[in-house]
Amino acid sequence: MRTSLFPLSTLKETPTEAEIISHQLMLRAGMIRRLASGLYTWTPLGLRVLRKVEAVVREEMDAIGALEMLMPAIQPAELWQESGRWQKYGPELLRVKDRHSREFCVGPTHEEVITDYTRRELKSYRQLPLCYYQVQTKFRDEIRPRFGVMRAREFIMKDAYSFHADVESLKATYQAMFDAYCRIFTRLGLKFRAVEADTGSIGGNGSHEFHVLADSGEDAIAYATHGDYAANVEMAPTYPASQPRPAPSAPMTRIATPEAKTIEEVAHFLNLPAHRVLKTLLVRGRSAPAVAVVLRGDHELNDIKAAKHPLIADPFELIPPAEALALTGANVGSIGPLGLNIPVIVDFAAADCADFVCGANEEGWHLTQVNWDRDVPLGETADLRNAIAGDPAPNGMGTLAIARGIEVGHVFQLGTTYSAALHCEFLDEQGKPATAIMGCYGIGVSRIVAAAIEQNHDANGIVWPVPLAPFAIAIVPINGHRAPAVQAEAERLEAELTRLGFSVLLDDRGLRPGVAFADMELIGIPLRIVISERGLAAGEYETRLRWESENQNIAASNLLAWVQSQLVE
RNA sequence: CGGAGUGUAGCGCAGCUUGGUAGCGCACCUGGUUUGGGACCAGGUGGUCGUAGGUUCAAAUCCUAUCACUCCGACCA
Repeated sequence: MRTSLFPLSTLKETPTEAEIISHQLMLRAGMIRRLASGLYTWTPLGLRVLRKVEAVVREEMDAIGALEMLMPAIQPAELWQESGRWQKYGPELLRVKDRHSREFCVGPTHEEVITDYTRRELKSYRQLPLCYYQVQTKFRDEIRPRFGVMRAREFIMKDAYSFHADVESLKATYQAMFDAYCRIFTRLGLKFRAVEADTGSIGGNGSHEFHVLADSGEDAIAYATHGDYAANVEMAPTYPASQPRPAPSAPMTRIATPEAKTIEEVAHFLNLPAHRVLKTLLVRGRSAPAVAVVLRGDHELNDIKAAKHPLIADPFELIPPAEALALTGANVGSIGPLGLNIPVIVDFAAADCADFVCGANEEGWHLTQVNWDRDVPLGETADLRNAIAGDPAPNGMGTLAIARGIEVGHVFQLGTTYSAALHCEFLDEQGKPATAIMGCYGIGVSRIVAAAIEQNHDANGIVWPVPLAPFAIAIVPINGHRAPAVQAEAERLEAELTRLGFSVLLDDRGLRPGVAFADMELIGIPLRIVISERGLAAGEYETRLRWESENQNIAASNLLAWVQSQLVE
């Protein structure tokens, strides 16, 4: 390919709309152009990268026996009403009407469609297991699209769905998918972690998210400093202290704390660290109207954990301030666990505190030097908070660290949530009707492109891992228009490398070398080969690998072998 | 949905306070000189100043409405 036939549209300046580096570089390199909020056109250059990702995904899906198909992007409302998600999904689901006023949605995912398809095809357990996948455009009307294709409204996803007669079969396919995902992200040259994930409102059990590690990631991941334990922060458990609680050292004291309402203000007012101040939150109880939850001041309540507690309402709901005042006689900010006439649940870490500060249930007053059992009975304790860096790791190896991640894949043992709702049934070995057990498995194809850039860039632009690069090799002739020999050699080399299976971009624009170099670096081509009169005379090529900072001169006789050794996996 | 902000040439911006010929850099076009790390000279193309009303002799500028986009937040006391 030549630049005269494959126009590059690089930008020297960074458009203001781009916040994160991958978005900036994708715009500057001319891979994408924005059409509207969360909607992007992929340019010829960008599409080449997208296709590279898709190719790897398809190979690995095919390798585990998943069957590619293609479902409609537009889906009838009836199916979503049948699964109950027409109500549940909310405004993220883009709903449209056709000319007959029939309702449809633009598919954000395809559980309903695949389950409907399968229930029509599936008769017997002998047909199982089944595993289908597609690579397709999805639409989710995000609250706030941002970061370019990282969180776009329209995006490309590989989604796969499996159907099973029993849980063992589901687990086997789940494991095969899990392994395939690891191969995909490894082949794409990404640093990633598979993390245990919350199964959320969909239900079911067994779920892992695959995260590419990057500071700009929108998700917090807790991982063990030793071993391979990793989990979404909301999922990482915390534990009771292994040591006994310290003994009280001073009598409880009531102290005025005017104007000090937040933990930060109280801690500052008393000149104490935040972890010595306990906060008491009122949440909706499952049977009681309210339940008090006590946490260390420096910890955050985890509402997923809270909603799973038998005393706390699911879904989780915080008590509004006015109601809290009525229940405790104090405004939020002065509430404490002493003397409450509602159930009290104390987080493990808060239960381990001695000589702590808490609200006095009287406006503008706090208690200091409070101790469990001596001053207030310690009743129910539980794991109710988000893990933080330094907490003991659940695998018993070292402590937890927190990193940011970009979710690029998700595997999920769905169970029968959809197959039951849509009556996807088959006859089992006994000839009895049984409901299919399902799994679903997604990969954010377009998001991977952005995630890869987050991990692979430098001051000059993108540094593609070889399997993702739009072109493997850039050939830059110097003064080709004045030196016919240089031009001829550039064209000869282009033909030869192309014949060997490399994707080659020959820069025939005749620009000054600095401009050509800068463009090829910005768009991240792994190998640049410079053709010059000087090099021809010396019988060698000047080469530069994108991830290195020095040129290497390679003898002409040795070039092809050297290129193979650098670019072939 | 709440708050803040921005809409002026393809991109980055100035002009608006104090109304009076719409500008700068990059990009693009023509000619010339250049040619190993984003060249230089000269001359050009390109804008209903987001949109619609209003005030005024006169509106990018003041007023009202509206649309789009961006950022922050969406209740952890």
